Amino acid sequence: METLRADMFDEICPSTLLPFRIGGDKWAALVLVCLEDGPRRYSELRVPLARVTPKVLTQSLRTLERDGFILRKQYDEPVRRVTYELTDLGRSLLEPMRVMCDWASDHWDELLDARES
Amino acid sequence: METLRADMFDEICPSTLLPFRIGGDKWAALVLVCLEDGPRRYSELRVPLARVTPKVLTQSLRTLERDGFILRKQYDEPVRRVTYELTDLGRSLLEPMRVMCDWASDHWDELLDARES
DNA sequence: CGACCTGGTTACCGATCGGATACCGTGAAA
DNA sequence: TTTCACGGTATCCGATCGGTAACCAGGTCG
Repeated sequence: METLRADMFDEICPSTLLPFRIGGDKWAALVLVCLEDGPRRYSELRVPLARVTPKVLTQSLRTLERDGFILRKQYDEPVRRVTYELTDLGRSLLEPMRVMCDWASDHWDELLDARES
Repeated sequence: METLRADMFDEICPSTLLPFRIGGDKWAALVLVCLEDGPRRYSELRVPLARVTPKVLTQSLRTLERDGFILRKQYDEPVRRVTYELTDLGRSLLEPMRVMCDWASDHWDELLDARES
């Protein structure tokens, strides 16, 4: 899913030009993409999502959890460890998202033109 | 496009449960759907979008126009007449939207379950 | 002991969003 | 002359959103 990642994490377009949003929340789509390849810890998510402050990231995660897209797992280990992973529902969302992203890259120039004028 | 229309105009879900938005604006997707079958006048749009106040509808229309999804046409006729219609870009968005809506109806129960608990 | 890592929380802030309500100018119709 | 349809505007409001900055408790490491 190279193009999806490339487009969505682009500085120019942190979901601002991309004309759709998942879950109504600015970063939700990117969080889902970050979880594509398996569970991730909170601190691991903060790396690709460096522009997102902890508060806002937590908010997104809580909402995505509430809506059944991701699952939060807390481990009873000496070191505190929390991971987030996609549920089946969340994973199923990746396909429609890819369709949207494909559409966006197909019409990228038109989107830019419209915005500039 | 029956299911799309049925789902999106449902009172239960004025884009609140549906986990995506076009253009970041609450009503944009519904406006696009309303223009699916050809140009519509402002007053014609207000019928299906009765819950949207004129101010907010105008806002949505302006944004959609700015972003190149719809075209506003003002006619030089004695009676004031304005129509809105999809551009090619706007029309091309209907396909990805349908994919999202299909996804939503496939997972409707799961979405509801997650929200309730 | 002190510093650091982890996974957050808290308080505050300004901007934006959506909605409610009222109003308006033009032209046609009665 | 009043009234109506049309396509909006103007004003105000409360809620939410995203962001900044600071802080924090528990555990580990040196």
